[in-house]
Amino acid sequence: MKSNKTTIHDISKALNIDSSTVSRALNNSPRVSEKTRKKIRQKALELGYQRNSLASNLRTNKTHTIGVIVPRISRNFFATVIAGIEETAYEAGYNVVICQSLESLERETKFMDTLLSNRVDGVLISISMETTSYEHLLAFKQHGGPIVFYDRPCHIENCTSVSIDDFQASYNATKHLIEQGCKHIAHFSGPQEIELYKNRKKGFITALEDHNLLYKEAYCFESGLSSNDGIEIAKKIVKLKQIDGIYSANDTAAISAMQYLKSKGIQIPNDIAVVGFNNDPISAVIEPGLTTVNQPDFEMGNIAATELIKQIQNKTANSEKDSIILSSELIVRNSSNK
Amino acid sequence: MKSNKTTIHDISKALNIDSSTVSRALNNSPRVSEKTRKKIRQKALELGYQRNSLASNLRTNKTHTIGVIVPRISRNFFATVIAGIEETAYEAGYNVVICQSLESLERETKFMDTLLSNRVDGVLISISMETTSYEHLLAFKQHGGPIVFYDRPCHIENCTSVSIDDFQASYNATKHLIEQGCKHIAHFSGPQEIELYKNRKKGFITALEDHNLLYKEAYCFESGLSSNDGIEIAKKIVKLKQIDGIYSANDTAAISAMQYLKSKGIQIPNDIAVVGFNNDPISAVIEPGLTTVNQPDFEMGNIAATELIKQIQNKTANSEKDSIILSSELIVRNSSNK
DNA sequence: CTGTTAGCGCATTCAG
DNA sequence: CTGAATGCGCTAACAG
Repeated sequence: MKSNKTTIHDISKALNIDSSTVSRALNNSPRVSEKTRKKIRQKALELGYQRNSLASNLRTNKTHTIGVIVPRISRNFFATVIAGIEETAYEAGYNVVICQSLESLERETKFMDTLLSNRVDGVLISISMETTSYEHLLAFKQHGGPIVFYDRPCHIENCTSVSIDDFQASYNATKHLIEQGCKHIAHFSGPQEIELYKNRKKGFITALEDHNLLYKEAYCFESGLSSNDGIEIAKKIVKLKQIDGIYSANDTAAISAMQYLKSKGIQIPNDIAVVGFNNDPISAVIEPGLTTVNQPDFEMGNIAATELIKQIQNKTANSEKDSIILSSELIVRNSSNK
Repeated sequence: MKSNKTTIHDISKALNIDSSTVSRALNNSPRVSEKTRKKIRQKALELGYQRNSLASNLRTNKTHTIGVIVPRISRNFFATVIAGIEETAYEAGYNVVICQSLESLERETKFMDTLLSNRVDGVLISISMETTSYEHLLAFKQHGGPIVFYDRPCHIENCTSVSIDDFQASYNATKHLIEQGCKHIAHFSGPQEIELYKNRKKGFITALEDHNLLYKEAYCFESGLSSNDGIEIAKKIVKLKQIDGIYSANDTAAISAMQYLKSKGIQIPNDIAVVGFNNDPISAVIEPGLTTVNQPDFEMGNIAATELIKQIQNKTANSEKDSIILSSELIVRNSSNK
């Protein structure tokens, strides 16, 4: 029940070997003979020694830990990104601590603060929807270590953002609908405070223009990410008469919209083509044949973590690249629609 | 770009006040005058002081951090439990670090080890499917701190488990089907190495017996938790002719089973009643009318965290209760089936 | 290859 | 109420 308290000194005394040698042995320093190393490891095991990382980290001023701030782990996209982050961090010998901002700037700030005071080596963050000022980030950058943004880019000096080419993905999705013959396409859009949704909207509009189609404000539905937001959209969209296509750039709201429609027994007519952003198993269930824009989620985690670790290890601490842009894949399935 | 390095000594020098007083002031010790406290806090802000938690934790041998080991954060049930854990931890002033075992004993062991060496104050864990030996847990318990199990109980001396009364929940679900007039009920079951699935099966069988119905092995499908497992079940279940009810105790596999059936255009006949364990939005989408057994997920997180924190703070470190059992709610909706 | 010495940043005795 | 002294456990010079 008592705390362990077996320290390197205990095993130092037991063996009549200096504690510094013990430390070296336990860290596999080449500067200790194989024989004494073995003796030491043996004794350590015997005494149930457990390294105190706090002390070690304090001394070396490194923690081999990276902090991850994520809006919400329950969103499938983020859960998968985190899986990707963990994979590469684990391989590189880094621990990962995950913090959920729940889209709150207050929580985000608090977490950055405790990450800083816990001396994590760097931070991966997808900023919250409320985040418009960046002091907490700058503070970490200045006193802490590198920051890499993922999914939601943020333009801070010497920080790189890993994100998806949302403009292009949106453009392609819209183009696909147009090529299917759609002329009146409704658009599910997300909160325009988030750059990514802005870019998706631009891609949509540009594709229309490039194909000489009119963009109509009335066909564009901006909403938040909650399920209620989706339901509101659903109510509006069923009233539109002329549409022959739907392009959803707001996966979360779209899902609850479809959920709502389904619960009311309303089906999207077969002659309406639908393309949706999608990394969620739910939409695959609702419409197995749906054409989707698949985001490189796991890969994004890998890449963001790799970049951060590179910056941690290059003492320069200056990011070479301002941003890394990934592209999404448009997956055309045997749609149950057109 | 340089590390911060503002320490209590820096502000001590700047103010000509001893560092011990600075430390006290920053920790809101009552033993320092309001006046000097203010001066110190002011200076701290001015110099951009950031407490070094590593040093502080090393000194006090407490980290105010609890480790959470979870099989997989992307499973909705666990994501919600974690949300519950975070809520109460946050309120009690504890940080949370989340580790995914991915159902691997090796990973679980490694995480317990780093949690131990990072001196977290306690651990909340849902053991992996592979976990049959408990040395890594006992080691933490002995040298580290209290452990509380959630969802997947584990009987280790002086550890409490927070879990759901799966037997009763299963019993009620089955009873509900029987009361609807079902006589031939198929059963989706999970891996019997996990105690919880064993209990669910027992509940199912006992309910049948209590109502003088025969339990048939051929109607019981045990499977793992992967989506392939679900698909295998789906293939088998469509071949059964006589069934008039389905009770699914394995939500994950059941979801992919339904997904698979749906993609093949196969519908579960309307005269078959279905009850499923459910904390997943997907099943709500597939069958909005489904009668479900709803597990107290968020609440479980609250309760487990509360219990752990209590044990951390009671130096006794002996758990009073061996287990805390929560009950699930059977939610009967206007089923599209019976 | 090993020992000596010193100190990371902080909190806590114990004196005043 | 404040200051002086000590050490948490470990690592990193620097000598030998």
